[in-house]
Order: sequence, then structure tokens, then C-alpha cells
Amino acid sequence: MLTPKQYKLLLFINKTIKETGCCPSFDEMKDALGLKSKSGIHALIDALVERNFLKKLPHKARALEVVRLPKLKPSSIIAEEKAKEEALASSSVDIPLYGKIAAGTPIEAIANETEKFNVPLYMIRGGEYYALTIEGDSMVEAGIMNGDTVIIKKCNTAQNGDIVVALVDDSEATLKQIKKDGSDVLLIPKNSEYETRRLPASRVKIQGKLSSLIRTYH
Amino acid sequence: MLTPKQYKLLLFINKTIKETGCCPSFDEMKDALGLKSKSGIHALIDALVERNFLKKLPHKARALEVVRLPKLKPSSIIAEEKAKEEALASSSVDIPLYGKIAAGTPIEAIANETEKFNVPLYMIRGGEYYALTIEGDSMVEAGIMNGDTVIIKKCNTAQNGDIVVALVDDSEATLKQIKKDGSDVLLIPKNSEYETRRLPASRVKIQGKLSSLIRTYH
DNA sequence: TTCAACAAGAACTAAAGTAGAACAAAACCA
DNA sequence: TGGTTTTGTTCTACTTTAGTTCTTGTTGAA
Repeated sequence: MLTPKQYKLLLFINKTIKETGCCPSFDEMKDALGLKSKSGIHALIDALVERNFLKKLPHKARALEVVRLPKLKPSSIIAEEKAKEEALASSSVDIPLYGKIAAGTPIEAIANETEKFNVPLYMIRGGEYYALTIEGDSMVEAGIMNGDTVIIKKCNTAQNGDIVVALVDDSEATLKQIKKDGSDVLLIPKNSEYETRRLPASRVKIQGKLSSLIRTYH
Repeated sequence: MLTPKQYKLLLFINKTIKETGCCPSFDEMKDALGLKSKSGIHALIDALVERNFLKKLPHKARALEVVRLPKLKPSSIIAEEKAKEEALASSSVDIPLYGKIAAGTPIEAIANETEKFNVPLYMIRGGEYYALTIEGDSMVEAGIMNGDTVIIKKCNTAQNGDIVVALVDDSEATLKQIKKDGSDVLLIPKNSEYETRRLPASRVKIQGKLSSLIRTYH
């Protein structure tokens, strides 16, 4: 309907008339819009008259009349709609569920067509995440049970004691606690029936860090 | 009546005018529809003018006016909205977080002013739920660790072997596995260092059943 | 296949906005 | 009334923004 300048001017004219009772001069309008010449105001007014928002008496001073204003939605409604949209956007997100992990195929091999897993947004702040389903009981003493879903934050490095998704020899992915021991890496299961594996660091790639865990009881 | 694109564009124009008072430029419209060229916008606008949804002043900038809005939505738009609604509905809800549980105050005593805890909707189907934070290690062998958050489904009864929130003597709430033994009830911790308690059924009220568990690592 | 809708990009044209100045009409004030 | 001030009009020149037109494809449905 209107260009931004036209709209701004129309509002200014309307406001001035409402407040002072008489309409602003061209100079006042150019100051209000931050212009240095009033010729532009003239063009804007012509456009507003043409679009039937203003009436004017030619060659008369301060003889403008606002015919109508574009009807806006109340700003409260706009704010409400925005809040709704934000709530929708910020509630939760889908992250890929890459499949099961225990010992077996590396994650990237399963990473093609996968399910999505919906998690609350507060679980995933800053970074890229994916989900895995736990298979086996090698981490039960860390409270990670068979069938649990774990949320993994992608990363390449880890600190001693972190529980990570480790890829061994580019072929076998597993979730274990990691510790560095010189040039070796220890992959520590949290189950006394399993044994810690010691591997040269070159054979182990970290594919992510355990970020959270979700378990559902039937 | 209208193609999905035409419908979307018309809505966008209407929304922009209603919110800002001035109508969008071709470039803004192409961005809003995710196009890379504004020539497509031109065609869409022509179509909308032809169908008498829009009026325009040719060769004028931002000189569009919405004549009317369609009462019928293109079916693909309806489908899209449905999908969106479903996504929203299936995303998540807030349930009350009543506090910590271990041994101590009954839940209803803490139930007054509480935090909210946001969980994905698929975790809570049919029934009333609340959340608790686990304090202590009496259930570690069931994979329930100190600091975990558990989602509890309210109920009054349980089956043998369920993990429940049990209220003893109306004064002490605890999360334990439950088993019935004649007129007695067994409250079984899942930690060999703790002892099973045997209580007459009359002293034990069930306040909910363990439904799911959420753990966040630092 | 053929048609209509859609998409992209470029080339082109027109309008909007900016500025400065000159001038004419009106408003104002002794 | 006449002169002064205020105000509105018009013109040119230029830059930026916006709209139009064309060509070339793609896609999906009748």
C-alpha cells in the first residue's frame, strides 16, 4: 500500500494534527523525516493524495487532511503471535537416531537414512547432537542400561573420565569411559564382568561425548 | 482457487501490511517465499490481481492492496498446517518437578510451589505425571543414579516388580521396587548395601509408578 | 505429450528518495 | 495597504530502490 517513507510521513502528519490541532508545514515535515530538502516531502504528499490517504488544498498553507490510516493489527496481537511462534520453535528439536551401539558397525555407516528422536531443547545447547540406543550391559555400573537412549554431542576430543562414543580401527563403535595413558588410550567398561581395553591412541577416534540419557519404562 | 504459492504470498502481503502499515517490496516477498529471483513474484502477483485478490498500481513501488482473502485454503496448505500442529502437539509439555526424593518428606508436602520440567510428549501418554530428582544411591543397580530425574505417572496401585513412589506412614516418600507378600508389602532397594523393608500394606500408599528417566551429564 | 505453475537470472525501465535552488502564493503584521 | 515572512510549488540532477520483461529451464499433473 505505502512505502515506508510515505507511511512515516502519514503518521507524523496525523500525530501532529491530533496533538496541535493544525497540520505541519513542509519544513517541519522534512525535519521530522530527517531530510534536508522539502521537495521530497512534496513528492511524498502527492503520492499519499494519489493513494487517497490525504486530502489537500493546493497552494494553501497547512491545509492537509488525513483521509484514513492503514489499519494495523493491534501490537498486542502481534506480540502474542510472535510469542507463540517462539514457543513452538524453542520447545524441542529432532536429532537423528543413528541406531544401536554396543560393539559393531561404526556410527557413520548407520548414519544414512535414520529415524528422528525428539528431545527437549535444554538438552542440546551449542553443538551437534545425535542419539543412540544402548545395546548390552557393559556400562550398567554407570547407570546406562540395555535399551537406554543416549544423547551424544559430537566432538573429537575428550577429557579423562568422559564417557564417549569411540570408534576403534574405523570399524567398531562403542560407548565407554575413556582415559589416556601415555600414547595409549584406555576404554573402560563400567561393568566388572568386562575388561578394559588398551589401544594405541592412533586406533581410536572419538565420535562424541555422552550428553544425556533417556530411559522409558514400559 | 489459489495455488499454494499464491496463497502463501497473499497471506504474507496481508500480514506485512497489517503489521507494518506498508506493503512489502518484491525482494522482501521473494525472501519470504524463499525464492532467489523476484520474477516469480511478479507472475504470482499478476495471477492474484487477475483473480481479484489484489489491486495494484502498475509501476508504482509498494502499491499493492489486498482486496479480499480466500475463504478456502489450498489443500496442500491445510496438510502443511496439520503437520505443524501435530509437530507442536507431539513435541513436549511441562510437568511439575516436585523436588527430591530419597527418604524424607512425602511428595504432597513438597507439592506446593514447584518448578516445571519439560519433557517430550511421547514420554507421558494417558495420565498425570510429575517429576522428581533422585537423591541417594539406593537404586543404582536399576540404573537410577544420584541426581537423575525420574518421570512418575500418578497411580494408586502397582504390579509386582514395578518401581514406584511409595509413601510410608503418610510421612516418608521413597522410590523402590515393590512386591506384595501376603498382607505385607516389600520395598526393595536396588543396591545390595541397602535392605529390603517389609511393611504391612496398610502403612504403604503408592503415589506413582516410574515411567521414564532423564539424566544429564555436566 | 502438453500444459500450467514454478524457478532463476539478467537486462532494462521506472519510481522513490535526496538535495539544492529559485520562485510564487498565502499569511501575517504593522 | 504594502512589505515581510512563511509556506508551498517546481525544476534539475543524481543515487538508490523497486518493478517489468525476457529467456531458459524444471516439475508434476491431466
